[in-house]
Amino acid sequence: MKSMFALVDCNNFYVSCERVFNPKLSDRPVIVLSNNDGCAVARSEEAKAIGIKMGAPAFKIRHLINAHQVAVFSSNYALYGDMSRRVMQTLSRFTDQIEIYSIDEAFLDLSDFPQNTLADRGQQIAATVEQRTGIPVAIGIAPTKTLAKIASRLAKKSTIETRNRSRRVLKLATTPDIKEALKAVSINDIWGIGHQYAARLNKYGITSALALSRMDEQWIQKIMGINGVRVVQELRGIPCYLLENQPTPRKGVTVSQTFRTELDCFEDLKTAIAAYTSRGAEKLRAQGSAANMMLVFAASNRFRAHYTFHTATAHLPVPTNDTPELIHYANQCLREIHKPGILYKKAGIIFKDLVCESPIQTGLFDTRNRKRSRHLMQAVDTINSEMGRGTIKYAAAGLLSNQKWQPLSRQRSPAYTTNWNHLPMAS
DNA sequence: TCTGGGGTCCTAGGACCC
DNA sequence: TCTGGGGTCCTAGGACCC
Repeated sequence: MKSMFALVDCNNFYVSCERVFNPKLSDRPVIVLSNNDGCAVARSEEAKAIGIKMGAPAFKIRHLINAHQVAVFSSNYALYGDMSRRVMQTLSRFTDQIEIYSIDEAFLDLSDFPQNTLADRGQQIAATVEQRTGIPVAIGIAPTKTLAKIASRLAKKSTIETRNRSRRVLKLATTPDIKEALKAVSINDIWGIGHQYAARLNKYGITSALALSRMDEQWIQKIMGINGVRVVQELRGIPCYLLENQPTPRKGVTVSQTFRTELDCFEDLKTAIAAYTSRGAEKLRAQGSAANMMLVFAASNRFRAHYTFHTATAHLPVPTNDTPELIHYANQCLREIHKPGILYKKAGIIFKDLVCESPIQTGLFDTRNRKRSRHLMQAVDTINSEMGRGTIKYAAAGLLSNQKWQPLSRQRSPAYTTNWNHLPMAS
């Protein structure tokens, strides 16, 4: 049986989410900014056309925004997460062989569907998603995940160029079709090849996906390691990556943030770290994990001279997801790395070496009442999930909102789908 | 003390992804 | 003035052991 994967990719996902609830935005250039209103992380086609690049800092494109009346949004993850769930649910109606790859992409394994029906099936999937969620998608269908990625990219491109929505599905199954596609795709646009490898390969005169697919595997192994060999094989139609439809537990949990302003006060930094630790501990409990190790880092502004970045780690005596205990170790780490006089711009925490939270393993000299603290954490989590995040928090994490370290979010759209108070009004 | 191969485990850094 | 956040995997090198 020949393998066949589909990649379903939402178009300009965050922008499309904003447009679903605000039809006036259609045909207008729209962008969504990263945290802290820093960079453009999603752009409508109109915004791309006027030259706004992915990741462009907001302050550098201010002139474009003003000149073209670009609609600008802060990111609204409550909305995007919820819309993503709806898209994925819709896809699951077609097959249970689905891998949710990211917030806006999913792979489907279509190997069991009859070959000659795949293109039609793709059209049906795209139409259904758009009808039920309002989100437009492009779909690539091919024998490997890497080729399916390429197919979806080409489908998107040709939909835009021809303004023909039936082009949103592209199937690459025959050798000539695949060869034709690889000729048209630059090496920079291949899944697994970033700008470092692209530059290295360019030096050897390899610029197209077709050229890469013809390279000697041993040579590629030397240049790019085992992952490079896999890319080449996938381009040749030999699957190296299978569908992963069992969600694998996270191996680490990170919470980090760039501050609104630079911090020189230890107490501010300590409050921020406590807030991140608390958020991270919530994430651990939500996935049923406990950490063996935590890492705290703090850094100055990386765009200024004398950049500093320091980390400290704590090996926890017993795996834990208990907020006050973790805050205690976070403080210890922070004291190790904090240097007076440095203007801090970013900090964060990482939990590593995660294990399943139960049963609780107790150390010989462990004096904490872990049963009691687990009940307390459960109560806090329940209240926060019913009443809204942050209803109960640790005083160490700061009770005031709008502190110096909290991020900016000037133009967030309402949480249309997850908060009754933000329901759109018909008028 | 020197000789040598081979194995494991850990960590840091580099590359990639969205 | 203003430049995101959260992941994964691989590899090289060091420490240690037999």
